[in-house]
Formats: sequence, C-alpha cells, structure tokens
Amino acid sequence: MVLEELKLKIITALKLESAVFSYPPSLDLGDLSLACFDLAKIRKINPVILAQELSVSLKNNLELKSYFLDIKAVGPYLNFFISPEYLAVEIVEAVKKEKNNYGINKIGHGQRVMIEYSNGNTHKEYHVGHLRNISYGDAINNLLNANGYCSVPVSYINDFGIHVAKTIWNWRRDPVYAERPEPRGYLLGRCYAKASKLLEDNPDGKSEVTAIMKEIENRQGENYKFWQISRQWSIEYFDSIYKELGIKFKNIFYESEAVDAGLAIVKDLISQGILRKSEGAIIADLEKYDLGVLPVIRTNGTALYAVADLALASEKFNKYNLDQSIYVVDVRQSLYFQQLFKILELIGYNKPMVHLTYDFVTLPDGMMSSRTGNVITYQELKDRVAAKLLEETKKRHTDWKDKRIQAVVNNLTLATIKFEMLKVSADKIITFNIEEAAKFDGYTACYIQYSYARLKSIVRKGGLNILSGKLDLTELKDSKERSLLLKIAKYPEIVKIAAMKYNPSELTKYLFELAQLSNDYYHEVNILKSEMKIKKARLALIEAIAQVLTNGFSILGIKVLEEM
RNA sequence: GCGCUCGUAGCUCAACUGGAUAGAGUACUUGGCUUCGGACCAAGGGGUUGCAGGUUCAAAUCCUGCCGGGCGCACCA
Repeated sequence: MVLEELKLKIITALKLESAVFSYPPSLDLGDLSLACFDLAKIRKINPVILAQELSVSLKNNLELKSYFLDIKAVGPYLNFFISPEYLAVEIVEAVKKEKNNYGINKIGHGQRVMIEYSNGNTHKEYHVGHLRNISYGDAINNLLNANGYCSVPVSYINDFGIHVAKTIWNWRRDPVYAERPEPRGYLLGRCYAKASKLLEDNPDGKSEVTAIMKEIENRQGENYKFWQISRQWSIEYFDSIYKELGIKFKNIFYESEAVDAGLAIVKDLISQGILRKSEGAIIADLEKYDLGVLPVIRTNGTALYAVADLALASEKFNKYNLDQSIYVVDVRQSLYFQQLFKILELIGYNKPMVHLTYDFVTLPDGMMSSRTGNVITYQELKDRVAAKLLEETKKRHTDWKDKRIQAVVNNLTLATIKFEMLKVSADKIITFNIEEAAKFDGYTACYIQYSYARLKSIVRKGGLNILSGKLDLTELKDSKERSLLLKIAKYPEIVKIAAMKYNPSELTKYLFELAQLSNDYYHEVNILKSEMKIKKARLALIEAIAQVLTNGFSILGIKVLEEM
C-alpha cells in the first residue's frame, strides 16, 4: 500500500477529494503520473499550464519533499519521481513484514459471496472446458478472499439428466467398460461419448434410453440401483481431480437432491402467476422484459434444468446468508441466466447475482463437443503436457531420481495448464494447441517458475545468516533495482484490479513482467560477488521478489518450485 | 430474422475502460556461457487497430452504418 499512501499525500496536497493516477510509459518520465485534463476543465484553464503551475507549488510543499525526489510537468501530465531511498526501504520492509499477506486488502468488508464453479456432470467426461471453468472460478475465489470478501466456493453437479440414462444404457449393453483398468468415473465419460454416437439415428435405442430415464426419475428398479452406484464413481473421480488441482469446495450440490424442492417452487410460482401453462408445457413468459420464454416443465411433465436451479438458488440464499451469488458458467448460457435471475428477482431475491462468463476451449482443428467425439479430456491433456515436460526435465537433471523428477513434472504440468487457462481474458476463445503450450517459452508458467527457482538458488548460496544483522536498503541504487521496487509496489493494486474486473489475466501478465525484470536484473547485476553491504540489500530485494511471485501464484492456484 | 460477442504485427494475445511514441510472447535475423542455474539475456525488422463516416484538445477504445467469424433465441444443459 506504499503507492496508495503516496497518492493520498498528493491528493491532500492538492486539496482534492480524489484523483485518478496512471503510470508514465517510460520510467525516464517519472514513476507516477497525474493527468491534468479533468482538473483543467473544471478550472477552465489549459491543462499544460495547470500542470506547470501545480508542479511549482507541489515542489515547494515541505510534506512532499521527503517522499519525492522531483515533480515535473511534462505537457499536460504532472509526473512524480519517488525518492529512491523511501521506495527501497518502505517496499522491501513491507514485503518482509507482511509475507504471505503482502498485497491483500479489506475492501470486501467480509461480505459473503458464494461462487459456483467446476460443475461437472456425472456419467460424462471432465474435459478442457471444465478445466477452464475450474481454473477461472478458483482464481476468482482466491481473488475475492485476497480482497477481504468471505467467499464460499461451491460446485453443482448434474447427476440427473438424460445424459445419465444414455451412459447407463451403453454401459449395460457393452461389457468392455466394466473390464477396463482405468478409474470408473473416467470410463463413464468414454462410455457417454460412445453412447451419443450410437444413438444417432437409432430410434430403438432412444426409446430404451427414455425407459431407463423413467426408472431413474421414479427411483426404483435395476437401472436406478446402477445409477446410485455409478453416480458414486463419477463423484469419486471428480474428488480425485479436485484433490490433484488443490481445490476445495465448501459444499457440493446435486441436481437429484434439488429437483423435488424445485417442483414445489414451480407449483408455487404457477399460483403466483409467474409461471404458466403454454402449449402443454410450463413456461416463464418473460417477453415483456425482452427475455423471451423459458420452458421449465416439459409437455410430458418432466423437469427441465431451471427447476433444480430455482431450488438451488433459494437454498443458497436461505442457508448461507449471502450478500452476493456468482455463477461461473460458459457464455452460451447468458440468456438462460438472465432469465433465471429475472425469475428470482420476481420471487423477491434482491441480492446481486452475477453470471461470470467465459468463452469455450477449442482445438486447432475445430469445435469441441462430446457429441462429435472431438473432446479432449482433462486426463488426456494432462498426460500430453506431462509427457513433454518429463522429457525436458530428464534431460536437464540426469542425476535426479525418478521420484524427484516426477514431483517437479507434476507441479509444472498443473501450473502450465492453469496458467494457459488464465492468461487469456475470459471473453476470448482459447484454441488449445498442445504443441505450442508444451513448448514453455516466453509467457508461460515454466518461465516464471524458472525465474523463481534461480532467485531461490541465489538466496541458498548467499547464506541465510547474512540476512540477519543490520540491513541498509538504501544501497539499492541501480536503475534495474528501481524498476523492480516499483513493480513490487504495484502488486497490491493488481490484486485489486484483477478482482474488480474478475480478470485473473491481469495477474498472470503482472507476474510474467516481474519475472522478466528479475531475469534481466539477474544477468546485469551480480549479487553474490558484490560488496557485503550491497549484497545484503540485494538479497533482501530478491527475497521480496520471490515472495511476490509466491503470493501471486498462490492466487492463481499454483505452487512455486524451489528447484526445477 | 432478432439479440449477444469478437475482429489489433505472419501466429497467440495486451493496452490501467477516452490520454503520452499501440505493447508482449512466438516465429525470423544477429550477438552473448573461465560470470550467482542458458528452460536465460541483449539487439533488429514486422501496424492505415476489419472498412467508411461521426463525436473532441485527444479514439484501438464512444456513436452510426457496413463486412467477416462465433454463439444464443420453447420443451439440451
């Protein structure tokens, strides 16, 4: 919050209520900048002249003198050069003191926010689309916590749709699945993909599937029993994925447990006139809100997706005392969520509800869908990325034992996948090119991990005991050190912006830039061979960089590696 | 047809939501290991921000109209 304090001091000196600061395009121009356009408009003078006048008056301000080396007007901009000594001491000390808490703030005031993500379906594959969802959702969850919100991460699993009946139909007619060695939850996904293909142009199969679905909905018979067993396989499989990814949900909701309550709500809403019968089905007519029509109950009397969602929403609000509810779901369901939120609003839920959208993940050769069989599962993606990394890691460490190599590869694989999913803003389609992603050059998780590992290597060699005793941070005078200090100072702001914009890519970009600066510094300036006084200060700076990388990665759900 | 969304360097993406010379990565060309880990660093070329108008001190960003891609619009989720 060092920069925040400095900005406040400027605002006070100028006798303003608030002001929007920016950063000059080059450090030669200054460290911090105030554009004078708005202020000039209010005072009805030329912004260039205003900047000039303000620079003169601020330069004479005694209070500011100890914080700023210089204050210059450059055209309509008022540019501030922060005192290097002040910056070095304040920043490094702050990181050292706050450690894992450096960068967090309290703007959320402990508001309770529920965030729903991952949302796999039992009896279906967990694919790269889910991976984007869970990486994004978890990063937002961490960002909310870092900004002082009390977030409640949950997942909602659909275990009761027609897809379930399709999978069961195929599983029971083809013995091959029960014989395979892979986890059963994974096999159910393969079985579903096959079933979809087999059911195309297959009216007999379709009617068998309908019969199975009826049994499950009525909760009796052999297919229902098998549903209970196989559902558990999927749930266990999802749990293993969450564990692997290091993600913990406070609760997991299931459609099968929400349907009955949903039907009761539907009944109620019909009597309130919010829902009505039309063409044999039950619908919400939202034409007057420009939201079209949402079917809720089919002509044959069975429930559609919205029924469970209504029950789920009321359970969320009633049981968890929420201030806000966030759904992380594919952009293709935007209209649906507008409709759902409108119905909930009509019922009387007036707390903010947000549909956080993201676009889908495709392959270079076309659309992803389980129907066309062009789907890449989580497992497949992970294996292919890991294979590339294993090759590379083995090459570099011929003396390492398999177990050690495997541990590094596991970390880098998950880091790479999450980072790739987060570095592109959510409204862009990700074309997942495994060859490209597996190269690990440039803007990647591996680059940052590598930078971190090298910094830590220096610290290990530099001698931990050096850091005890007197430390004079004003020795950090190099221009690259200045850039690094300023970058570290900006971290808390990035954490805030990324959360406000629901955009973790702000953070991935920042961490990459910090790693770049640190690599540049590493090549230009020798730390261990410098004079003792300076060495101490530099080691302290390096520790601070490593700490920020650790904190940022942790928000992205990635663990740093001490060696790789 | 209506609605939403995207279009920026060969390719993949940024640009603090209207501000300073539109920036990174990758690919390509060139240079750097007796130096703290070369999965690294440095330098170079590469742009009419899809097109045409408009708004103003200032537009990749806002408004209008086109063009092109994607998605969604009653019983899938």
